[in-house]
Amino acid sequence: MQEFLKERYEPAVIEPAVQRAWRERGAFKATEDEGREKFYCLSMFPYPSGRLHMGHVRNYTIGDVISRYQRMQGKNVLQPMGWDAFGLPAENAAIENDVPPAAWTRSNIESMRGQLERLGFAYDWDREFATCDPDYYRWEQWFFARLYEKGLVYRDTAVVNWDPVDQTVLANEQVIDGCGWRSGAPVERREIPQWFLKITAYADELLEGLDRLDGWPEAVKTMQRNWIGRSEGLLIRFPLSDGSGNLEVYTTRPDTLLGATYMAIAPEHPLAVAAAAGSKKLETFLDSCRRQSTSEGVLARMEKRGEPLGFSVDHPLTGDPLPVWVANFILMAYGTGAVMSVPAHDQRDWEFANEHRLPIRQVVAPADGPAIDIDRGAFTDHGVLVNSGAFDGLDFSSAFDAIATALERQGRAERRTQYRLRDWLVSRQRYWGCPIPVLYGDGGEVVPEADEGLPVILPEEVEWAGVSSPLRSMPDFIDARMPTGAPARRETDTFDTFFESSWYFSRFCCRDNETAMVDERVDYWMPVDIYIGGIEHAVLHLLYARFFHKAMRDAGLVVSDEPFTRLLTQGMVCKETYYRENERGRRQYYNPAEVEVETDARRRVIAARLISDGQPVTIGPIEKMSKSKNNGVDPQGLIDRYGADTIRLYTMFAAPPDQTLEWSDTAVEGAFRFIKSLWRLTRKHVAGGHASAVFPCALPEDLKALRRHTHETIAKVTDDFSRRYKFNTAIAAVMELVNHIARADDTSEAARPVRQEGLETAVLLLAPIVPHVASVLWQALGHTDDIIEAAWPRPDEDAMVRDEIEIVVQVNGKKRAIIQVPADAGKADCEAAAMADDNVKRFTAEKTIRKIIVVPGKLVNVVVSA
RNA sequence: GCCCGGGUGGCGGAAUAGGUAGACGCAGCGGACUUAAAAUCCGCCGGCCAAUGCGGCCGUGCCGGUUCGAUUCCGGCCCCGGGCACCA
Repeated sequence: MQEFLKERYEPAVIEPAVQRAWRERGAFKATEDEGREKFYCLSMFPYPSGRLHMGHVRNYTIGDVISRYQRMQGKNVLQPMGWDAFGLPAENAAIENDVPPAAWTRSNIESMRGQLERLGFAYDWDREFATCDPDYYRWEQWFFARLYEKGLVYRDTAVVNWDPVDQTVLANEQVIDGCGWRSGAPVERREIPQWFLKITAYADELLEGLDRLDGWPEAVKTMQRNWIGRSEGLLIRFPLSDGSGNLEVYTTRPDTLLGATYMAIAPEHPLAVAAAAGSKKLETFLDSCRRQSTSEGVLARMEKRGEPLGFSVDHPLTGDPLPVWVANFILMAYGTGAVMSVPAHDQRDWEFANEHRLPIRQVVAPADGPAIDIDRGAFTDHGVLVNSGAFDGLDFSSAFDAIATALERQGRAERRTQYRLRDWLVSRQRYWGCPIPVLYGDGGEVVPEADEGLPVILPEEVEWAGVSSPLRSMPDFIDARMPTGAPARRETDTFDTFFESSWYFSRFCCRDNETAMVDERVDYWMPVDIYIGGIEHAVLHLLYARFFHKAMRDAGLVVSDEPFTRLLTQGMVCKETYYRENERGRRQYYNPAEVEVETDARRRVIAARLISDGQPVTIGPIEKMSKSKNNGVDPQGLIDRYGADTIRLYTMFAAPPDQTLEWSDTAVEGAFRFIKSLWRLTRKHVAGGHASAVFPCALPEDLKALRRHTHETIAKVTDDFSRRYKFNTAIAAVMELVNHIARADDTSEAARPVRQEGLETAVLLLAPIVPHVASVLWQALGHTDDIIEAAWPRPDEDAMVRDEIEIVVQVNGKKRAIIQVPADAGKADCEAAAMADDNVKRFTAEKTIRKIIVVPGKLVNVVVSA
């Protein structure tokens, strides 16, 4: 490899050569070995969109750095890679370019695999698979049947976005301002039968399990806790005033029951539908609700509207009639689809009541402090009851209890634990997904496909006549037989793609097994030691994967309770957006590469225009790089120009991994310069011939300082890699060391071994980040082994000993001096040295010293008063 | 709207357990080398005052609090980003 140490650093030459050597040796093939400590490092697998984007580069570089570091620590490392290959974009490509989704996807995989290889990631490619491989998805079909047997699968209706023109179901993403993205037609809500997985059966375990996930970021655990949303409340039945039945509501605030002044129910609630039958006005209102979005974010921001239904319920304690309203913001999918409205103590109810002149009745007052003015807004805190008759004076929990007990005695209520979490709707009315293995008999029987019938293979040769799934018009696929031999119709819906991504990490452990979903190898590798991926997956994917893993455990397939021991949520890679708006308000986004910006004298951006036509474009917000905002930066150009190591170094240096990274390609140049200077420095050093070992005792002070710096850098970088996961500061520390070596212009014989040690250290510490150049430099420094087999360096405590340290002296908290004291100086010595400083004397003269705070090794603060 | 996160020089960021704000790098400016360019090397680089190098005042989104001391902790607000169940 030393022949590569030419005068010029040429990544285009050395990187492919180093990669070839790794490939020929099978350097990253992982094998189960009970005698060695394993480390399973996993990055979220990509959707094969066609080209790698910066988010991928960042994600996979982080994973690769951790993998290579753990390998140098002596662990048996598994780092696999695969493809989350089903999904909507392939269908869009099929419609737009007349390419079958399968062919489009597989060709994308080919090119993206090439890009990943070019970046030098240490994957065990023998374990690669795509989720669209029947070898893979057959096992989730098989597992679906197991879940069905256990009663964890059921069929129910659910609302979808229906495009009346294209006659197809739309994803939320395909609904723009309430209209279909292709047809432009107003989207309708439509209820259709669909398949669900009972994730709510695991709600408690999913919630409690979070307490033991010490390696997960608090933010993610909090988001999951809130998403699961366990609450203790009361299910109350309000009798309809006409005696025809009850209206059921769930509340977490039974203490406010006496403040309920009206009821609100969802537009799909059977009582609302029934009431509308005789009323044109209600009919129109429900109709307008049918054109509402299915997305919660959209619903929560829309105008709150409602109509009285013309009937009432009786208050279970006072007997007062409470009018029942239908409101567009009540969701049928939450609880019972009905709420008791307490405008005095719920802000949304308060606003609704004011809008519609409904009574507001305060029943809770602050326990202490001033009275509140209910005309200015709802009082939503817990407090003591007022205006509640026998319950007056009770605090939240006593009132909860007393009111619950009173209603329970009447048989009007039950205490209930409820979750915000809803069951997982896994049906998708799409073609490019895993077929749901279910058969429908002529007599209405519904059965899962028998194991012998698996896999139910998705036909890959398809004609795209319209925009809806071609499976619906394929008799060869649809026509089937029940296990009894009777004719049957096959389900044409496919699984949500989160289904595939919920267990792929287990399959990586044993992907060649043709007779079982997983085998004993899964228990060697699992759980994943560190899982790296975007923060945008904090809830959905990571919650589904946890659920699926527990379901697999309960089916006896795996032993671990949780799939991911440690989670590193990578921040998004963001970039400014540029767009123009057409007459219809539709935005056309332009890639930043097609745009040039104008800056003022202070280099602030003031305007932007499209290069092709010179006309201005609107500068949008800085957002996550995405296809829809067309603000992606193609990494390929940078790889071609600077090589993989520079891109890897830059992405790791630009920000800590969990922080948003605002991409700027000018700074890449600096990373390239650093590698070049390390290259030159090593060449210059190596030209002087072989270096002998370091003799620590005989060193002059400046060389001792360089050695100390070398070992302090080892300690710092090791801590950054293993505990802090902060690669940017690790790189900065190595840069400082390299700068120190370069500036220590000592040509003496004693300096050579110290410099050798410093350079070897820098190269070893950088090896996980810039493995190609590190590999070449390592051999140039006289090693015959490959650096990927080298051991991570250990700091030498003796080399790090300091005789003197700097401490700060403050007067009244303001820095007034920096002084040198012996490393072992006691409080009194520090104090004396501080008071002897001229500037400190200046600020303490003629003042009264009230106290002196000494933090050993850090600072002295002299507190004085005039 | 709800849940989560973030806000520090012209820019990316550092300050790890409440103890020197601005490490490291980018951009910029000045200089060296060169016929020239590139590359490389050296110096400066938050604002203001002082200008003889010492040094001083202000400064971490805004307002307030706790503390000898707050970018860090607490309360309130503003702005930006992510998620909200059919994008992945």
